[in-house]
Amino acid sequence: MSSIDYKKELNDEQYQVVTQADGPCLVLAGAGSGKTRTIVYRVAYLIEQGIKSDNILLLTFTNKAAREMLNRVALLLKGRNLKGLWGGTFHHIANKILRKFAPLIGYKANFTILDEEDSESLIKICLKELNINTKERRYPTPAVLKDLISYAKNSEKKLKEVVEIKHPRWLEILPQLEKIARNYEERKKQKGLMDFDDLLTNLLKLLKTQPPVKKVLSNKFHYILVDEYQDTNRIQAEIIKELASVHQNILVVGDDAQSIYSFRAADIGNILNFPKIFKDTKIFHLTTNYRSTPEILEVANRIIENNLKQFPKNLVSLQKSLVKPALAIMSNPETEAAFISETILELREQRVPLNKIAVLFRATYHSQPLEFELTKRDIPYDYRGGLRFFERAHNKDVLAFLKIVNNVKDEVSWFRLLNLQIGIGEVTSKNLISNLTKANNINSVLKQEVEQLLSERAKNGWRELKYIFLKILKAEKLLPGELIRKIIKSNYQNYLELNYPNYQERLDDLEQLSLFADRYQNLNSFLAEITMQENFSAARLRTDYQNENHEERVILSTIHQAKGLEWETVFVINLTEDALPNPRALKEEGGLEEERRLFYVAVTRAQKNLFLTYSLMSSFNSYYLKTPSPFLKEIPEELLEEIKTIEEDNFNDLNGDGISYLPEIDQL
DNA sequence: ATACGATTTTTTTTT
DNA sequence: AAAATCGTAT
Repeated sequence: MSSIDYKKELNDEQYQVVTQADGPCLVLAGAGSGKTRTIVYRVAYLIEQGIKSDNILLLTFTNKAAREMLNRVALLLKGRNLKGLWGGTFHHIANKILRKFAPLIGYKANFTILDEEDSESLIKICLKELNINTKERRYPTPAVLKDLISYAKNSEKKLKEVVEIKHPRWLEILPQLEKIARNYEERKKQKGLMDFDDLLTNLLKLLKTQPPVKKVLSNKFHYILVDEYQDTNRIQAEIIKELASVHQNILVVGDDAQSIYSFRAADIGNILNFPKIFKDTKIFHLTTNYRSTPEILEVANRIIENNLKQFPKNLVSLQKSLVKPALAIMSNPETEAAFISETILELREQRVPLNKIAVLFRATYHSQPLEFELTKRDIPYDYRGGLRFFERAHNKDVLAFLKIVNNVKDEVSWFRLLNLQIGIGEVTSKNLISNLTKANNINSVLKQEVEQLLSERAKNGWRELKYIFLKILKAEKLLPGELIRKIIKSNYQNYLELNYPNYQERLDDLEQLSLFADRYQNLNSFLAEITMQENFSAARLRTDYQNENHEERVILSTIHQAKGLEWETVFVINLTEDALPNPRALKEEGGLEEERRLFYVAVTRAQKNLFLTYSLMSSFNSYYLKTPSPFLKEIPEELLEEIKTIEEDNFNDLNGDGISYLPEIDQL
């Protein structure tokens, strides 16, 4: 008995995909064309057709997207059991498979996943190990090194090529860079560490070198669906190809106009060449836009038509006409923030729920002035950009303890914790680590007599650290939540108190972290999850937690994170030449077009109201006027409603702080 | 030689 | 806010 009326609930284009997409299929779906809806209905359809849920694999770009889709499928199927349906990011799926089969490619199943910061820190250790003097002359930072190595891996290019493209100035030290890359690879293998890229490459390796594993998995997945295909890289495409090799039911959905991850080696060629790789590919188009008003869509269309490298497309809106998008030019970031806050309050008066309003920006730090303003006015907001600039260290410290308990060889975590101690610096840490990571578990490390290797001043630090470990290991079972609480109670607390003025807040954070950890019975899986949780931060957990009363909040988000989402009202802020396009991105090949796609993504998030804003002065240097983003000039004037507030500024001096639009005398 | 600590610089986007 | 830098202390 089919409970869903597919014909009625979908348009023709969508209906075709949902009911006809057997075999290799490519769906080119414009912004707001019901891409997610189509995938969700397709999954439901398959299950109604009798496909078992554990024969379906749904790959998404973020964990959030996966959760949302699975929820919607469950809702459609009225709670039919979806257990066994694999839905998640590539990294997630890779982790899941590798936990089982890692031993076949020379890893233990308890391998530790390195996040970005951990990877950089391991590269720092490599630099020390290879005795490279990074101070003699300007040397690429660990972040740059990490970037180069990572890009090479994801694009399957030689390091040399990548250096040529991205940072030709470092070509003269290429042999050294290659040495660092090799050392980095070796260390990871030795110490049971995988960075995000390794999750992908090792999964591919597993599939290519272990035929029995490939057989099991490719037999298992009768149907594979991939969302956001335009943002996959070559490794991911190959993984899909392997997994689909038996049943060949592979459905990929994407939009080349929304490809915004080339910095991570996303390869638009995956979409373009899909029909060549899979014989007899069926191609579908979703061209009806359900999301935005014609006024907004017109602006979006005019923006994207400036890109030369694209499938020409013109989305047609089904919404009724409303108002023109607004362009608001403010004098400085504070007034820009004030304007946005005012407008948000007005919208609230008009009964627009706060969670239907979003503010989008290019880079995380662009939101700061607005955050001040929102806080001042008690407008609740939810930050989707990841709180990467603060409140991170203490979480990572605590997790480092757990990671070592889980994998003693995790030298990155050792490095972190040892350096925390007074009297122990980089050199002592590095020397000590080569001893510590020889052991097989934490208990034998603590029995080791390492003290005599240490200088007087280093001894104390080591004892402190040892004491914490001894204390937390008294736990009967190594439950993550329990361990965290033990660490909080140990002298780590004193360390926090000594080093951070806001230590109470940080303690609260850790409290939340421990509560979150209580959902996991297994240390290993907790650590893997938390590392791959996009934008993990305790502050984020806290807002989720506080938000159990479902208070409505304005959404603040980077444009990247906003991908796939939509809101009634959208503000795209800080639209100046030095912010969007991002000057650094412009240096990359095809950078300008990618930045333009980013703007396109931002604009197409809006359903009814779109505000484009920027300010003429920066807050700290009022001498120069900023130039508006070149993308704004690409929009014909008559399509926008201009709100100018420079001379007779309604928002002038709103807070009584005496904000002046004139340069300070002493700066002239 | 190593560690510390005050000062300066930087902040693209994410799993 | 955190990382990098540089002079000073151990």
